[in-house]
Amino acid sequence: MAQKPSTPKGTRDFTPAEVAKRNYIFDKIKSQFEKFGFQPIETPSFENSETLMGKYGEEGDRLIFKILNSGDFLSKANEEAYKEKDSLKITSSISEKALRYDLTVPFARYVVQHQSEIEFPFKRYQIQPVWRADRPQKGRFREFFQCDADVVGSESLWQEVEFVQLYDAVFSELGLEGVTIKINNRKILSGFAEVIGEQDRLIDFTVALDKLDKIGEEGVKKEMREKGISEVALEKIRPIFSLKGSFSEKTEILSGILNSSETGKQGIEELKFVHRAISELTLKTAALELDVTLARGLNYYTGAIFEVAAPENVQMGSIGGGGRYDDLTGIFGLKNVSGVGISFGLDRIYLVMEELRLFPATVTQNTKILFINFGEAEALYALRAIQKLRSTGIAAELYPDAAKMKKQMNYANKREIPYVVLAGPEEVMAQRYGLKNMISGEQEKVSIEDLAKHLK
RNA sequence: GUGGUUGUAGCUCAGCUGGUUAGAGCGCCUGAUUGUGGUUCAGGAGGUCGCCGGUUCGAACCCGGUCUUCCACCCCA
Repeated sequence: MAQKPSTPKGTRDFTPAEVAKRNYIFDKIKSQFEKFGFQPIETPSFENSETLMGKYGEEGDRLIFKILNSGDFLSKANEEAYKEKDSLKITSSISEKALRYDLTVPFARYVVQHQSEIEFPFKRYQIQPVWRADRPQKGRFREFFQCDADVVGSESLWQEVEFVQLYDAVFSELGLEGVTIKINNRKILSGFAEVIGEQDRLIDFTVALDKLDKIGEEGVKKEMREKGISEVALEKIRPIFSLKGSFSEKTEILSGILNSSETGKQGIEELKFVHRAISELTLKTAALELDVTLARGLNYYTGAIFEVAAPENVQMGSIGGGGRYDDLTGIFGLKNVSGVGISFGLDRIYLVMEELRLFPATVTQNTKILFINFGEAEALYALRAIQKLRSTGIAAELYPDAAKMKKQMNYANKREIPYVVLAGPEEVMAQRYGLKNMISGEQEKVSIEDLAKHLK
């Protein structure tokens, strides 16, 4: 063999067994989405660059895969940028399309574009791959699937409540117990910034705060100081670094810190509302936890922020996230449409389930019975039975070549096909099929009618 | 994007301070067994040592670049 071929960095092939497991997860998510009243849409894998660029911050722009224009793109390139070797500047003149980076922004585009056909509130789900030009590492790929459910056109907090239930429903269905649904509210974060008089540094502030569990209180404070946040300000919000206790106890403390901020108080009320409803309705296997350090995610969240953490004994980043964005469609010209949504990270859920061995043994669909090929006449005789078995819903197949018995048996064995039929001249004569159980090794001769019965 | 790490047979890996024809286990193929797999035994095939260049009498081994793997940062599902 010449140079061994390979997939591009950060992408993967999926074997039959992997596809079966992935479909298992997809099916569970999909069925819950539909039970909650969401309808599927799909959008193109690539969008016009201007739809995507600038929506995810500077960092996001860098991670968007750009598609080179067709034809003689260089002759139309920005001359000045080309001479200066300014990659950033030249991009817009040689690339007009880009691979989608997430499902939320294309969805916003979809809503604005189809606004006259949509009944609001619009509940849609979307399960498609997205691409990011990131450096791969564990649980991080350059091509991965997102499973999104969003509602647009309603400001009701009952949606937030339902999304918490939806997370709980999906993970319970998957047998993935003990996940933590972390919730926070952008208004609380804004409240913090307001109280310390650093509204302008909200992003810097939240990005630093988000790292609390990773770099600790001192690390966060250090980063905040470097960003220009004063010592007095840090002292004012000190309690949030060691926020402990129940949901109610936490909101109690927050009320104390945020009593001078209207926005902050509103955030607390919203959290309390969701928490009260969930306490009343109860969750199956997940836990709802208030986490004020939760700030990551796209800077368009305006209300609730969600993130789902894998069970504690697994080392994995978040396996889901979401939140409310009051003005997402605003960037495409449609004002006053509030949306809220959540996302499931299929690839990471897969890794977690694999690690915890949560896939049922039955996910892999396999051929139930293989007919040994003895030659032309016998093959035809076998296909008669195969036809019949298939019509009753049994996956059956004929080995395509009249190869040596050993080779054919070996094939059945390797593929873990549980039954083999040996029907040579003798069986054809007697109008019987030699049915062999590959696990027990037992063998018997049965009629075509009895074949199916034996496989049940 | 920054710093580090990895690459030898289909797979998992040995390969001494640079020194003849680069090894093992598993897998694969053939036969023992021309109508019976998973066990056993005998034999066999399979490698531009990631790629390009440099140093050297001589490179899998040293140096540079590049691609890939994994990790940390950034960011994120």
